[in-house]
Amino acid sequence: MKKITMQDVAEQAGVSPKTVSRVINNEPRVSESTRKKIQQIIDELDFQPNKSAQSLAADRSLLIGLLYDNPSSAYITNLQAGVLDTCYQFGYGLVIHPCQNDTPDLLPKLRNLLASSRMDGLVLTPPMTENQELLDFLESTDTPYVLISPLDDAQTCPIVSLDDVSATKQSIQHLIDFGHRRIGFILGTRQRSGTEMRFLGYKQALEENNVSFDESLVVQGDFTFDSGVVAAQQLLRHETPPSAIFASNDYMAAGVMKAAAQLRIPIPYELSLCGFDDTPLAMYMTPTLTTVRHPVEQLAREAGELLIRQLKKYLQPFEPEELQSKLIIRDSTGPVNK
Amino acid sequence: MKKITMQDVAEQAGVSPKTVSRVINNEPRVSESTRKKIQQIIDELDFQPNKSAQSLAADRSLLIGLLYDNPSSAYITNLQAGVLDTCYQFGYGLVIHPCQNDTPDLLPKLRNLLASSRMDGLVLTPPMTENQELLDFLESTDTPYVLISPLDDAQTCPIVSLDDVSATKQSIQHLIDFGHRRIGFILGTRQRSGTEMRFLGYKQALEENNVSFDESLVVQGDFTFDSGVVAAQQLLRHETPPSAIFASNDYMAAGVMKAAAQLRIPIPYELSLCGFDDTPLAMYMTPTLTTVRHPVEQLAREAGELLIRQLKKYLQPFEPEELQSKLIIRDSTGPVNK
DNA sequence: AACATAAATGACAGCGCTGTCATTTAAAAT
DNA sequence: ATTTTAAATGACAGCGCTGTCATTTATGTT
Repeated sequence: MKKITMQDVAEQAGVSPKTVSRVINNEPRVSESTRKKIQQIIDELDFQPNKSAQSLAADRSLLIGLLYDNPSSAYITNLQAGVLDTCYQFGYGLVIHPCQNDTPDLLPKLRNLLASSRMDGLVLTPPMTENQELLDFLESTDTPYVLISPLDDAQTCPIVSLDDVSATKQSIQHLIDFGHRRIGFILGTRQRSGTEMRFLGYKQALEENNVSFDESLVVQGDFTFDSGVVAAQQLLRHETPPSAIFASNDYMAAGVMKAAAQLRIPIPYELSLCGFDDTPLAMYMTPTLTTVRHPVEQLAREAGELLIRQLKKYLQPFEPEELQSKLIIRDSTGPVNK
Repeated sequence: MKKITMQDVAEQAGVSPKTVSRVINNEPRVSESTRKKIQQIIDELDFQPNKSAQSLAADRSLLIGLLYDNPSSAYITNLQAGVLDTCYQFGYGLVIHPCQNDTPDLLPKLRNLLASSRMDGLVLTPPMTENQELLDFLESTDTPYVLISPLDDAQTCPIVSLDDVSATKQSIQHLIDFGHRRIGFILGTRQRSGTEMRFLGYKQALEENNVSFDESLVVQGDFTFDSGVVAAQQLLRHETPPSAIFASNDYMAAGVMKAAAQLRIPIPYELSLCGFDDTPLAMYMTPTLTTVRHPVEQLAREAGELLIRQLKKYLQPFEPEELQSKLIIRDSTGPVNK
């Protein structure tokens, strides 16, 4: 089974290889009739252009990179699935790159990766999206990139976002609708824009419902299970403890659940609990966790498309559509017990 | 910043490009002295050979593929990390390919991927490792592959394995040591070799400890949370219910936990529970789950190395070392209550 | 009908490597 | 010292595409 080259297609079509190339790459200046004819032959022969030859000749790798540093593997696989989908669609390859945002050798390693894989562009996810040093490096090397990140109006580079503020507001509203007025809030790591957005959503929801804000109901966490346990203990030993807790992610919510179990506080009867992110975990906990689900895969797909359309010539630029997170109501929230 | 080519290195070293190529590819027939000299210049200039040119000239993509179809994203990310590690080490790229083993278009899609990415070899994970049609296809297209799969002596192709039998035996022994004699067993999906291995380990452990095997304590699950719930309900409503349950994976164990909670059976006081796989979940459940941890990343690293050493010339073949799974004892198991 | 202008296509070189095979150099054998 | 044999290196073409620029063909203009 000999492999088919552009030459073969060209001969079949009675045109020059260059014209076939034009069709493959969606270039203009090809008459509709020849385009159609060539396309047909391509389909017939099931011709797939040789990626290595394309890269070499055009000096583009046809590869994009995906950088992540996230403890949640479910998030990562969704991310990958989305970007992969776009890559497939546009004939790009994906280079995945798990990394650790806070290690000093992140940049050297990335530089190395960039040099050896020659990726045409990058998709970045939090917390790399807020690593200014990294972004500066990419700018300085003229590496196109897009961010996947919570909504942040200050951003000037290409980005796809979710609105954490309104997602959190929805959750808090849900609790308020159940009659809760004292709602504990467990913060995530500071300096992550998501953390601030969620906190903002919390405050706004309280305000809109004329529930007074009580600073003693806000405790610091760091997105880990253990920090959730500690935070919950602090909240639940409050002299007038909250009847509901919102944790800024599911891991911390799981921690709250553990702390509540230890203190023999049944959920949702004496305590309602909201998580954030809809980790698979949320379905497997007892009780199942009310949380917020993000359209991660869809978001990643858009990010990929935004990037690739930027890279590839002869393509319309891409106008991503706004995506919404969604409150998933399960068994960990219920009416206030009073 | 002009990019450095082999030509540059060759000139600096006063040799022909071909000789530099020899050094890069570890070919024999280069004198030690020139090899050293060229290597030094390569390091100095930080020369990275152009992958596309290498692929094109040598007609090898320098890419390997990783196929998986697994609900556990933690497993997947570990897998990726391991293979990626090896790839990096040997200058290969990784093409990840999530797929669904039971859909009819698996093969067409794979054929397509193979045609467009021209991967030099594949790493397969369960359940694809048992998809004979797929394996036959790979054989017929001369695509090298290695399997990551539970130990199965019948296997003739390159494979890296874990011993599920002895891992399960360890778990059951742990329960027996706690005084448990009636131990429920929840099977995974049949026709997965892992399922049979685990079941075998269970039976062997019982036998070695002179505990009689009671078929009514064995129920069928399918690796899902829900099937775990159902299986547990069945076991716990047994006229003489087990004092301990081994679930063939963590998701089903989580299901058992839910069923136990519903029936107000406290774990581990009235029921001990063992999972399998050490999903992150296991740490986040209340109580934390005793389970078996597999060296997935290490295993994947070995699989990658086994494959790449097969592909690349001038490399020693690779003798993978035996890796062991490990029982992780947490809070869900305890002494029998009697 | 003759010319200007634009659209469509093709010729050709070359991207940066590696395979093949010829050539040079060193080591071994006489 | 000379020949034989092996080891080290180089010359060169070409992998399958795309960029550049020249050329042909169609379209519009006076």
